[in-house]
Amino acid sequence: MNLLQNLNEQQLAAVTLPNQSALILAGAGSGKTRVLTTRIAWLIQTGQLSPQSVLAVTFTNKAAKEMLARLSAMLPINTRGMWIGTFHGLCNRMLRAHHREAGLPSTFQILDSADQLGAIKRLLKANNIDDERYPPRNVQQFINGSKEAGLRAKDVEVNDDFNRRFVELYTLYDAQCNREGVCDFAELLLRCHELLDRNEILRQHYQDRFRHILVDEFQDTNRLQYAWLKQLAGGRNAIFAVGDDDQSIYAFRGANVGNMSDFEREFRVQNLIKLEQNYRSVGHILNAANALIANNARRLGKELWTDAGEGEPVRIYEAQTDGYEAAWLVDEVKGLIAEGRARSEMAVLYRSNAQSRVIEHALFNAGIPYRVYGGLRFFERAEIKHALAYLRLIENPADDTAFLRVVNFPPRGIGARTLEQLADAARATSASLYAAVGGMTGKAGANLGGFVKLIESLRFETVNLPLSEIVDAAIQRSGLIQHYQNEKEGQERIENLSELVNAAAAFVQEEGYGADAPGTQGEAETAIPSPLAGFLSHASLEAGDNQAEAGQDALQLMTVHAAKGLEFFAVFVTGLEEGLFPHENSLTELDGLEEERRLMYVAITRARRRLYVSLAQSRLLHGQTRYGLKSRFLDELPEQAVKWLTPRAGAGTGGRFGQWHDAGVKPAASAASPAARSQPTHGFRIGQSVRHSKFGDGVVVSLEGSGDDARVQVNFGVHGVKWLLLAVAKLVAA
DNA sequence: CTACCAGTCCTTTTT
DNA sequence: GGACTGGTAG
Repeated sequence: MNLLQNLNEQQLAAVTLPNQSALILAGAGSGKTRVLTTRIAWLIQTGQLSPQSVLAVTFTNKAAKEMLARLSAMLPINTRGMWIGTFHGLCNRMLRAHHREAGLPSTFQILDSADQLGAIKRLLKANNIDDERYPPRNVQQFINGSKEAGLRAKDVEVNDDFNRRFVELYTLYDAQCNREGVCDFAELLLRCHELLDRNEILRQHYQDRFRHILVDEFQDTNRLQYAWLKQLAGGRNAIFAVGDDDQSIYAFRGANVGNMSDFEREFRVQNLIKLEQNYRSVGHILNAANALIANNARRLGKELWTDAGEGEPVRIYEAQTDGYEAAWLVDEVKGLIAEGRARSEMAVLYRSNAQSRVIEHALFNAGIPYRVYGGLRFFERAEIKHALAYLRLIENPADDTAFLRVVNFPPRGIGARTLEQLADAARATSASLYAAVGGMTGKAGANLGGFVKLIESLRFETVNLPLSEIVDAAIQRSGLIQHYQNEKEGQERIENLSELVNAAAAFVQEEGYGADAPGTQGEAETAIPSPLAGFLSHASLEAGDNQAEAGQDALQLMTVHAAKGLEFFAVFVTGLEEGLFPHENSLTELDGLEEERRLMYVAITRARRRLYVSLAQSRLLHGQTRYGLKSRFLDELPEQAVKWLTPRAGAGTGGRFGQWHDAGVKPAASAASPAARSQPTHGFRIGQSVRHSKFGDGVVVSLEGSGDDARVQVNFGVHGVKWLLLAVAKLVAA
């Protein structure tokens, strides 16, 4: 089989580059994953590299799996044992293999974000910290932010007392984690980096081994991840980085696009290849995307093109309310379905999750099946986390987070008072809660003792059982199943728990436990964790799909963030209003507006053939009606590429209401009626578009007074919200 | 220990 | 609007 068949010139060049560092600027829909996997396959097939010498890193498990699957299809090799995975997954693997050198117990557990937050709340309480002044979420952000910058508490700069407290909390938090034998996500990376930093033998070993390092979605790497990559490259191995600065939408969680230019400079990258031919969208859609993103100042520069023809223009629709917007959307979806399009080929995108409600309501009433992405994932469900907590205590009794989660669940007469005493006892001897149980007396002590006995017996009696039977024993003997049987809504939870048993069985199968171990040498491969330990890592690192169950052909609803990497025949981008998209909070952030624009760029480039963009003049937000201006992003789309389905916003003559084009399109019954909100006063009414000589276009937000005192409050978007005296201000209807 | 109510907050999110 | 938290009553 010829790997290089059907690659375009740039793709071919990227795949067959010499073994040197390279930066591949891969535009949306330009065949990025294909290039990445073909590159690996080509290096191996041509004998330049053995599978063991490859390190390929992604952000999501989904991307890693896809890469492995494609690679297996291209080459007759066993990909098991290859170092292809997520940053966190690979770091976990290294830390498990070298836990002693990393200062971790062999049974260390991984805290997910929710666990981490719980641990921080516990820490604040134990130290009598005012959680109003130091909100747990902020502490969490501070700690993670510091770790992702590669800083331990001692390395963080202290400016003032407030900041000093955060640093103290960071120190205490790390101490707590060490005591309990747990690592949060950022800790996996930082620990691994420190391990390689301090241990020259290990560093040399891995540098000798990984002759070629490939990174997906490089624009999303944070500073620590880049530092880790540099460490493994060690000034001699090549890094093949693929990314798109225009699709960097995760700066808010630490991604540093600057890594791209740093990489270019620090690795003296000779090979910069741009993949600009797009195989996904028609011309008008790409023209819209190109024109929009051209408004960003800091770009590496790239322009998408296609030979697929112009296609249909981007359709823009302005509705009076969010209810009407949803009603129109339902109509269009119905039309597409009538044309024979599958519902799953269409997506509705929005900036924030709250926007889905109105749309779901309209879809539900219209009887259109839909699926919302972004809910709770399998391993995040409460009953699953409870079951996992029992399993974690079997592995690591010092895990206080797990202990507290289930010590009284199902209820066994252990209340808050008892637990406070236990916490005091544990603190006095700096022991774990589990270990401190022995010192407790009376009825409370007996109840606690019963719990410990339960865990102990689970541990000893399941020691040689297959994983799925261990899980089954845990959910049975803990009383979880029985507890949910007595609960009204418990049936689904019981189903999920038995699904966990299945997941355990599937995990053993997929990971090949019991079968021959991966036949490669090297420290990391010899240290295979127990199935239970492996499963617990798996549960923390891969929380499962965050989507409703598949099956039915359903319309896809999701945030723009969640849509990254996906594509659809038709895409609806909704809520194009100032304050919403771009989001108002982004305007105060450094580079915030540009990130919002990149987000819009991502949204546009999801569409293959048809793209709809919509906005509503008013929308119910946080329980009250808000009147937004049309998003500036609409003005940035080129005239030739778009087609307004309604009179162009802001360009109409004499008011925007009255001659509406959506007769026949009615919002769902519960949506706010436009007639109910505006009371004409002085010719102005709430929701009306107006123009001011100095502030430009705006929308009337509220009215006050009468006669000479009459004032209107107008939202001028970028110029802010202003009160204007009608007798003085030169305000005209726009 | 559970049940209920009032008060608060509210962008995006993978690992 | 609604999800979540903290407090109090039963």
